Amino acid sequence: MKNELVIEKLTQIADLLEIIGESVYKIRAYRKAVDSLQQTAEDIEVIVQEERVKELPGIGDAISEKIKEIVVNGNTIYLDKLTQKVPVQVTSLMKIEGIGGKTAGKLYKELGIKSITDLEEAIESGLLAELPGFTEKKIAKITRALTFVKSERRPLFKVIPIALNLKTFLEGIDQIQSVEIGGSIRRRKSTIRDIDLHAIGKEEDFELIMDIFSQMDSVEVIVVKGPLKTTVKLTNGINVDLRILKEQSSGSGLIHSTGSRNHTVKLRTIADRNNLLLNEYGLFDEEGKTLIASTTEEEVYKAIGMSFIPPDIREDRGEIELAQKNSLPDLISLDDIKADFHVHTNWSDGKSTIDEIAFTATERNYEYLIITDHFGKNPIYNPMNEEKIAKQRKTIEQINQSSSVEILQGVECDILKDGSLSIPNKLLRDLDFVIASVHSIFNMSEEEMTMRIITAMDNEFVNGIGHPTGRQLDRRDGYSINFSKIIEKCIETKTFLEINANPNRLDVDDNVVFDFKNKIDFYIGTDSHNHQQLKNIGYGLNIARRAWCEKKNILNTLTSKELLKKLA
DNA sequence: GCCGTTTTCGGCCCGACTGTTTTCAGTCG
Repeated sequence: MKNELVIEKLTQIADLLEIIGESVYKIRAYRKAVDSLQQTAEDIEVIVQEERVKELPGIGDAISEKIKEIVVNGNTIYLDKLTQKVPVQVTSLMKIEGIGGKTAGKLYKELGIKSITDLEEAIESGLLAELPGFTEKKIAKITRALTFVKSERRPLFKVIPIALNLKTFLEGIDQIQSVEIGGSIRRRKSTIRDIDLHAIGKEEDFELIMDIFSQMDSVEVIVVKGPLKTTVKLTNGINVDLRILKEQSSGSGLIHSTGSRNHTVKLRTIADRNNLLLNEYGLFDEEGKTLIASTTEEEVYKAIGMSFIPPDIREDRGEIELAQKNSLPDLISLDDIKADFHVHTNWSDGKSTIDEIAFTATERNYEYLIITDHFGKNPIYNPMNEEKIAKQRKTIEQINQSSSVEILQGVECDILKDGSLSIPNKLLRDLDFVIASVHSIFNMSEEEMTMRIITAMDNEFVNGIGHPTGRQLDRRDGYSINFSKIIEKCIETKTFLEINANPNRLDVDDNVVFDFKNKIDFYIGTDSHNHQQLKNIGYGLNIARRAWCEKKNILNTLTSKELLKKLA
């Protein structure tokens, strides 16, 4: 898929326009187009072929033509023309905190600085200090920023404990009444760039609170510091924003802190259209004098004419328009989940017995559970074989006689290089649920990998594709596959895609589920290797909720009878 | 450059912090 290429080129255009000093609205339009593409799991080539590019929000005549050009030629003449004025390399300067388009443009125009290395040399040689406006203080700020490693996205599960620690620390400060975690953590994105905290206190204490916050042991450097908003970089490299507001602004402030940016921008636009002013302090009349709503989020949403929007879906993907019509989707919740579809036991590489897993499933109020131990040749998985499958079946039958949770016997087999499976068909016939996954040989082209998975789906016994992209959030990107083609095959062969709830996988991504949930069915599997990991189902639910899934979109909400009927 | 519950033309969210050009531009979220 060429989606990444298109995103890269449009971002370069936006950056260059900023450096050149073009209209901020034109720049914004390109950035919006990039946002839109990033929220799409569909193959941009397919979208181009089917002439649906302009259906993407924020993409009109001009940008759609450039997208077509990039898809066909790998580049667009418009970008070439821009790079004649400013080399594309100059955009790398904008990756430094505190340097935007204007500064980058000045550095290039006045001193010919094109790269971070050039900039370091110009500081070293004293050349930069000769440039008007670049005082000692400003250069010191840039120098400091150069030592920052720009914070990278990290898996949600790794950031949550850090955020909770900060929350606990701040709640321990007498002058703070309450603390909420906002931002992308509250929206439950799979990966997180920085931590947004929102505290409530009394105005006279704001400065003291910020002093305490910015002097925490875990702070590496203070990025910005004011009485209302402070940003610090922790020693572990994560940026933390703290916003303090008075109690009166709790709701409007939390909406602001939670975002997403595009969501809040749309809310403010709607308020403005109704001659109201919305900011983090509240919803006001046009002059900003009379306060209309601010204490709770519900109150603010209601006052601008819509129902409450759950944080998980605040991405400006149409949720605001539905909230205005009071017709938001009834998002799936934990109570709807009747089973886990992907669980390993000590029959293969899991650590828990089937009994232990069954007991934990009972505690979770599940009705049933699908055991899917590995079958294959790789000894690392302590894989099942024909004999073990038969024995395990007997064990399951015994447990089912006394357990309140019904156990189904499934399997997770390998999709081999040629798309065949690591288990003979004669064994698949008697299993309740067959997951096929890629576990080896990742370095294939997108076409080859797509074909490999499609071939596996042609096997009539395969029910689901496990962790479809193979991504591990803290280790490797997934292999590229063409989702448009995979989905077509899913429809043809009635195969389901997995939402792998292992918090380091979260595979497939919520964009995939969002785009295709009405075409195929998805199931959530924790891929648990011990009974404690059954609780990871919550991470899978995050994906489903962010993708606007209702009960009907997720197979785990079916009873075992309904599921087996569907499989038959 | 995009878009339409006043508009196919004229708008485009709002505010905090920084450093400096002492009234504001640049950057960021």
